[in-house]
Amino acid sequence: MATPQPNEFSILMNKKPNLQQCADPQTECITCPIRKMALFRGVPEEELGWTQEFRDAQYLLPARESLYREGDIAHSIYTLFDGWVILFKILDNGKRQILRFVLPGDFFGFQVSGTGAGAGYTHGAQALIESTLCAFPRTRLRSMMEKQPQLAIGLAEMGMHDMTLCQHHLIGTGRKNARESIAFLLLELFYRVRMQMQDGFDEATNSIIFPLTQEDIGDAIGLTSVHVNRVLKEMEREGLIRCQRKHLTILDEETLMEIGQFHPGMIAPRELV
Amino acid sequence: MATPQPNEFSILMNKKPNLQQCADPQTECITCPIRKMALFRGVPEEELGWTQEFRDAQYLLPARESLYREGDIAHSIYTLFDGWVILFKILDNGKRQILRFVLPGDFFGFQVSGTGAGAGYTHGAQALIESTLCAFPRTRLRSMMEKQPQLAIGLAEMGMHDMTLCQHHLIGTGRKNARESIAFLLLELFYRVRMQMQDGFDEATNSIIFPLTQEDIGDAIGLTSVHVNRVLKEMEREGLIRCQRKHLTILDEETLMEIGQFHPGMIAPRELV
DNA sequence: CCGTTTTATTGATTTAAATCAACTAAACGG
DNA sequence: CCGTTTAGTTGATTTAAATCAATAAAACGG
Repeated sequence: MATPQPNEFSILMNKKPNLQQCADPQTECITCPIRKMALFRGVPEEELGWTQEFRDAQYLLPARESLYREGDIAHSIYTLFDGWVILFKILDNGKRQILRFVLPGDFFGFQVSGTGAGAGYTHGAQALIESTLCAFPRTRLRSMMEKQPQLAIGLAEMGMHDMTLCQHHLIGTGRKNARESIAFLLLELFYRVRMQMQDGFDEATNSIIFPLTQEDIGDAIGLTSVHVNRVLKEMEREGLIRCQRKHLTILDEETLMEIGQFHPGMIAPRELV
Repeated sequence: MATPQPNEFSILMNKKPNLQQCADPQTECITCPIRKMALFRGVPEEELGWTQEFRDAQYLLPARESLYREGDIAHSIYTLFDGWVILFKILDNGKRQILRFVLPGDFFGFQVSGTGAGAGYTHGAQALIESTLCAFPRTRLRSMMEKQPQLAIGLAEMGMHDMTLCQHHLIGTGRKNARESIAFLLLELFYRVRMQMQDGFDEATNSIIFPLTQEDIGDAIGLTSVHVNRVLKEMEREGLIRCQRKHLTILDEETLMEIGQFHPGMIAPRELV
């Protein structure tokens, strides 16, 4: 239940802490390698110059750094270009619920409360490892969608995919035990990293880069880090996984899938029709 | 953890059981009283004749009847015109997780697995009370959105709203105790019924029609009906609520909101920008 | 109206996971 | 490299909610 340390300065100034604008953005939208799975999937090649014009800036966010906090004025929406970001909410009792794991190509930051330019984010966003983000001005989203219906369709499709993941997390916390829930989460992240992070997956060892702490796992599925530890150790003893040094290896995929009631198809992104 | 009884006939025939097509639809889309909050909110008046042409049929679904089951081929997407529908998933262990409470004006049935015309629903849908539905052919959704970008924007906005509710349920099951979680759910449904169901709210008694069983409540937030009963009884003894005979009365709204950490603004539907 | 089924209620007991409490191992920052 | 912080590990104990069990009260369907 780690409470991210509030950065007093950044709150006072309503500025992003330690957020470096890339002087020389790593990619033009038109050649962006993650575009296929991102928001602009459906936007035709010849329109992408315009997309890039819409893009605000590309930022580099250091590991463990907060991108925004709940309540911050929502100037931007983001696509994660590279890295690993969590979206979360802190409750009155200090407990934290992780709402989403954002991987490269995912789109986030559009859930706000209030209306117009002063609307605030309903959740916080924080990098687990150093991350590169593409920011777009929130206020121009609507006009952009009106010009480019494919963008609105893409947004609806991504929303549907996020919804599917959220529902599976709900099923996990609501109706699965710790073992089942953890098995599902590990497999979900394993498959998503494999699909979305070019350098995150090592085929030789069947392992992924896995920057979550046991506390992060617990905050995602409603358990304490102590209990997460016990279950992970048990799974390691049984030869199902290995989870240490920020790497996750799946040793017995079949058994783990059975425990977690997981099938890759259930989390695959899909078209609306 | 009630398992809805499979209707053998309907499964074999892949037919909707007891679903009556209204010979004389109750409304033209152009005069539909719930249109303001539904999918076609943004569609200009002069385009609505065309919307209605897209509409497949209007159906009447009796209380407790299933509209579709997980895996059924997804021919239609729906707007609920009147009534109360739940979307749920049954796990391998027989437990049920309710994913969404659908109220008048809400749009559902677009979450499918697989692609193309053979795609199947990822969840089941069942009426809690007699419900009237507007059905639209799923396969024509994309072309319709391409012609009418407002529709895609509306869909993205509704998706965002559903996502907000789902995340709050996730927070409830993950990081709140039974009392907090139940308080939130009761208030959420109370406010939504008040906003979305013209005849569902009685101002004189501050009560709503509330067709959920205690098992439904439990299946929505990950508790057993026995424990839900104990918490509800305790809340009644404390004079916070009255929940009987399919009606819910909020007696001490302020205290209940504090317990549930609920504010009406957090579940209000909102525009994307 | 009456038998049947579903839903609600309450008590006794068990259990999965939380909490409390050390302690060890890794990662981090000069 | 070394002190400091953060993350992981393990055991003992408690607790919120599940399970088991038995009625009571409503709702339903002729």
